Amino acid sequence: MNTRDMLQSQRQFAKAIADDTRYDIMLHLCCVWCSVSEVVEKMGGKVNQPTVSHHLKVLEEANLVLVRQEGRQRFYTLNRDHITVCCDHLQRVLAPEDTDAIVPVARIDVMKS
Amino acid sequence: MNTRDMLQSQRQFAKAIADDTRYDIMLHLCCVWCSVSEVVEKMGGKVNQPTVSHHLKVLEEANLVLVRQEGRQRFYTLNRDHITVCCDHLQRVLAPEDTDAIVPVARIDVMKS
DNA sequence: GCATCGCATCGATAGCCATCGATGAAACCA
DNA sequence: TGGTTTCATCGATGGCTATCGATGCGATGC
Repeated sequence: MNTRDMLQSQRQFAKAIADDTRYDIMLHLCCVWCSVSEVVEKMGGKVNQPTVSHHLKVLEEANLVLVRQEGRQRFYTLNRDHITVCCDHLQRVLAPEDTDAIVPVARIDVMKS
Repeated sequence: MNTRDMLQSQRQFAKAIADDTRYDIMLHLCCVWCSVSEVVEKMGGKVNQPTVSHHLKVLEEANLVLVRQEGRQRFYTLNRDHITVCCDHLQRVLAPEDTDAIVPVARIDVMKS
């Protein structure tokens, strides 16, 4: 994955987890496959089906969930690998351990001049 | 840090990095101390000073920056430690490596029944 | 063929928040 | 003391988006 795609993934990941409802949905999809109606049920009446579908679409576009169609049902689960990649990147960019080896993004243009 | 505080930190962290402008500001504050006017300058005319002040306040409330007052100036830098904690927690909750040892939040109520 | 189920999509709405000009406040200087 | 710098705060505004009822559509059952 190149830098441009990584930045795009990063932004989508950040926006995805920023919404409380969507974050809850993600927790419910961790390590388990759920149909849409199951997710709605797990949300305990907090939101309706169209809202859940909307958030699942956002998560799918961000590559944060895996989807499996089965008859009339669609099963979703968290895409753990991609989440790991995003978390790692976030930590590398915002909290680099070795400040000598890693050049902060903010300093690149300083170095150019 | 207890679970409740961790969740609170998590939400604030997510919302903080979700905004593009705020994310840019964070990049500029990585591994370096900057005054407010310096940050405004680094943003290259994209936003004005009140906006930068607003975002710095949000970041401060989320404990994502450290602040140092010096005369009329306020210097900010990223709070690397807290960012690391948030990233780690995010990864533990959404992408646990050992699914046997860690119980997904979504499964707790299933186990109760 | 018809009813039902599971889910996506549409259109409308309300609430949140990023942004900015104006202003205030504190520190510093002449 | 008056002016300047630095930054926070206020009030207003526009734009984005979460939410929901209604509807569409394919799959399934009778």
